[in-house]
Amino acid sequence: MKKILELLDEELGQAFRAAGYDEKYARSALSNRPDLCEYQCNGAMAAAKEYHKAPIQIAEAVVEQLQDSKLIADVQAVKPGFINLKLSAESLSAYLDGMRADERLGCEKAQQPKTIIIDYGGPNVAKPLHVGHLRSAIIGESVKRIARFAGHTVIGDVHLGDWGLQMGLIITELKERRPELPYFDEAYEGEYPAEAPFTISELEEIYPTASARSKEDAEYKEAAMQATFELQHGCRGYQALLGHILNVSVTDLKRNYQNLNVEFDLWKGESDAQPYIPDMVQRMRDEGYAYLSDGAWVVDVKEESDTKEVPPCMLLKSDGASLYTTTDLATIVEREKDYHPDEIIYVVDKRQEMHFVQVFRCAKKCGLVGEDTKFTFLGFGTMNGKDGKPFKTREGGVMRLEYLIENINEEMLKKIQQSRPMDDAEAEETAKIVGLAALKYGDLANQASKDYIFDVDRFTSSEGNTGPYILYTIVRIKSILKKYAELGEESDGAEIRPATSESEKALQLELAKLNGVMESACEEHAPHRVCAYIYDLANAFNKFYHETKILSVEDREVRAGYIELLNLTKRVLETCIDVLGFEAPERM
RNA sequence: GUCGCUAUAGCUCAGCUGGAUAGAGCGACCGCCUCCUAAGCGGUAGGCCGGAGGUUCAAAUCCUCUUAGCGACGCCA
Repeated sequence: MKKILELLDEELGQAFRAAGYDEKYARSALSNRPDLCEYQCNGAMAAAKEYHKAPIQIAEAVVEQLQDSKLIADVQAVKPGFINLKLSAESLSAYLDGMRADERLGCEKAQQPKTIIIDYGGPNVAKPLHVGHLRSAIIGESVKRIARFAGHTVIGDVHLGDWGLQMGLIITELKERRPELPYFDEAYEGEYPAEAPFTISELEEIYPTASARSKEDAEYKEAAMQATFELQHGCRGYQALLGHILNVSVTDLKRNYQNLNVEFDLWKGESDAQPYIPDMVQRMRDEGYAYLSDGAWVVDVKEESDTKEVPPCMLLKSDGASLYTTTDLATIVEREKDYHPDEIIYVVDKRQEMHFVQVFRCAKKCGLVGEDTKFTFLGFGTMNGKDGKPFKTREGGVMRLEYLIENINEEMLKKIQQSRPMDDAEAEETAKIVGLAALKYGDLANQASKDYIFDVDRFTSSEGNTGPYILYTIVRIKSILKKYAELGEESDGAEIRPATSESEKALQLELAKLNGVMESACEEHAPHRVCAYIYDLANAFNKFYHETKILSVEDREVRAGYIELLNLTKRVLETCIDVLGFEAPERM
């Protein structure tokens, strides 16, 4: 369906032409003075210069042409040269009926569907998820769902950190503890056990122990680096161990991400890109892109227009080892081969921007992808505590994600128990659903690129721009719809009626904005736009609810029309929270 | 040092391609449940949009300078 703004632009365009002015000035926008009008056009003021006329004259001439419009009920030329517009109640309700009949609620699919890979999550194997992983998961998941809703083919890749020294550390520590295992026997030629020689909790203990020890014990660190080298150069036993570490760790990660309602299509890691490195580097050398600098192989990625120093992109360290630039480049090679994506979006900490600038330029320069492949760096800011400094536990450490979620769920449970009688099982289930919404909404409502302050009390509150407030609104609607069903009436054939009150009109206007909001949220990769929208929508609904007797209105037809309005509101809200990555309970 | 990001009400944040009196929420104060979920709704108070110039009919928004905070700047990821 066309957006309301597009319909208005068409009418305005005709009017501008009919009045003798260029239709390029006929651009409408949402009103920023809702007390005066619903939509506005400022084109008359811009046109004044070209036509050497007072803006108000132009505005009045255009307004004259719009008198017979079916779409516009009220149009006025005001002061300097504003054209103030109000939609007719009939065309608005008809528009909503159009939305209702469409399973996509009036949101058109992208004309040119793209294949997009989203790289997000980025957990390290063998390390539990902590709060630092939260934003990437939440934002990435929502960006993925928004793009998918728009009709693109979107592939989410968790991109595990499963390569490098951390692996060597684990292997070394394990070797100290269990030297008898076959993985450490170079002469061993048989099959390695299918079962991992450790559990996830052991693994989570082994890594920090090894890491701490390597900082004090130089010999130990040397051994770990040696193990890393051997792993990367084909040691069978170590590679079998890596397989075990991955299995155990990924199982646990999947459970954690599932609790966050985050799903990846691909569970690829840095190690998967390794096979592509030698050829890639060789080609860059052969084709003259890479050269030796201080013993390391690098590719220049400076550009004329740079206002600052962009260091060369390093492919291989002077000791010949690869580093994260190498892995990211090789991953691009792999993705290009497997999916030939139109776009790759990286949802990572914004501090990594320089690194990705280098990677993107290098990939383009060396022809790893075509000219038209788009790389998008979606950097997010830091999650801070109430003191404005990076979020820490009370003891000053990094908080595990599981504990953070537990905190929120406990807080939610308290609120549920003091507000409504509910048996324990349902209360806990509800607390989980609402808690997740509180957490995600609290994050997504902010612009991703900015730092934000994490505040459990505020996020779990149902007052203001919060997840629980949105869910409460949905639950309220569900409750009314349930009561209506109990009356035994049918609203199936009913249409949404032209609004008869201000709050009803306001609600209808909000509903009609959905397609525009979804489109800009997708283009800008901006979940916070969806949040801002549903907050406005929830406000509009709650106001309408308070001023309107829905079930007890006398006229049965009117009642049925209201019910259909509620059904639509519910669908719009549910569609939006679905792309944000959470859901609503039945009761709360 | 160079470059980048941020700066809007006491606090947390919006403000789409410049547009009419800069918006929400929290907190403060005052109201509203014999009626569909009061986890709600309404109202009052609170701002030199960090500062100074400029462009424009019109600037929180664009340009220049400046202050403060944060961040990035080749062998970590």
